[in-house]
Amino acid sequence: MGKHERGWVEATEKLTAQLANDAEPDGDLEAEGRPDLAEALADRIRADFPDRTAVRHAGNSYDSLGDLIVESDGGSETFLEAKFVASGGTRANLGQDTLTQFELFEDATAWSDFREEIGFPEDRQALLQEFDDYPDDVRDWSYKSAVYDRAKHLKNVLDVSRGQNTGSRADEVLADPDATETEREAARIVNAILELDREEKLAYFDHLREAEQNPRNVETFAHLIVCGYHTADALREHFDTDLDEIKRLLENDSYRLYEVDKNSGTVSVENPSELLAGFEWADTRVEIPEDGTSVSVVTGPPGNRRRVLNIAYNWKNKFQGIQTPSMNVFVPEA
DNA sequence: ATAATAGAGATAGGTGTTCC
DNA sequence: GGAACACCTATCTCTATTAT
Repeated sequence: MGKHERGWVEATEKLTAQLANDAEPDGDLEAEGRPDLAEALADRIRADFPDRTAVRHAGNSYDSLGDLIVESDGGSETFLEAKFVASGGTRANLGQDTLTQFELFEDATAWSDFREEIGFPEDRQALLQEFDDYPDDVRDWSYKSAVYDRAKHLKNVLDVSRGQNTGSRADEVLADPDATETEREAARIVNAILELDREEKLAYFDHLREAEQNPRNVETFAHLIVCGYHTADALREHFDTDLDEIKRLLENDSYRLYEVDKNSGTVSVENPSELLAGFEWADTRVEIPEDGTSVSVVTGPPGNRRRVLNIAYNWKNKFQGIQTPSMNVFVPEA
């Protein structure tokens, strides 16, 4: 979540606490936040915690897990992570080098560095240069965007429609007897880059497979993702110190994920400990397939191995191998 | 059909560069 | 030396494709 979003989110969280406490809402917070969402969330918290004695804002997220803390009779506390979402799905989109940055692998090369080392950019450029009919305004090779401009043009030649898989479209063109030679050339180059990218990913996975893993970091990463920390910033805030605390909260059943739909105000609740029910946290590691472009975090002894996360290596924008390398993280449904 | 996953588009905000 | 601009990355969001 960008910085300019954090303001209204935090204001809405604080407002939620005030409303749930039946306190007079602060006017500044009402102006800065989304009172409608705060109202919806506060209503749900009141209903879910009839025995509450107070709800407080967790304050500085460096100090505490969760955004809101519900206090109940006897001093017990439930930590709520509140997320304001525009559409469903507990999915994280992370930077391309996240797994090495957070040292799930030790002494492994980052994906971005690995591509440089094996000469991926040069191979890709050579393929793009096989097409010699680019418009005059494509930028020269001193710019990274030189690649984007040319890839974009190839997609234009192929007439790829919005959202359409570029590789499928290239195959259509090659199968079309009426396609021009220019179109065929564009399709061949696109397919060659897609293949190059796949090879590059498989080679990187070979590299990762050789690397030592840090089981505690793998476990921390998995827990943070499942508990709703989905941005690099959020992961960083909690990575070093909070695994034991998270596990304790999950064991005590005192952690919840509240999702508020920004459009409808609908609130849904997830209990991460249910999602992880029956998991034995032993031999936690990243499993890397021989073919395929995503890895999994698995845990548990043989006979009770469970998949905690799926992590796909992919590129957004244009097509695979061109722009915005990234990692999509999925929490498989329990 | 529906769920899961892969692929794609948009954009905020940071950083570097240019120009006055 | 700072405004204006160009560029880039990370991430939010959405859609198409594939698996069940």
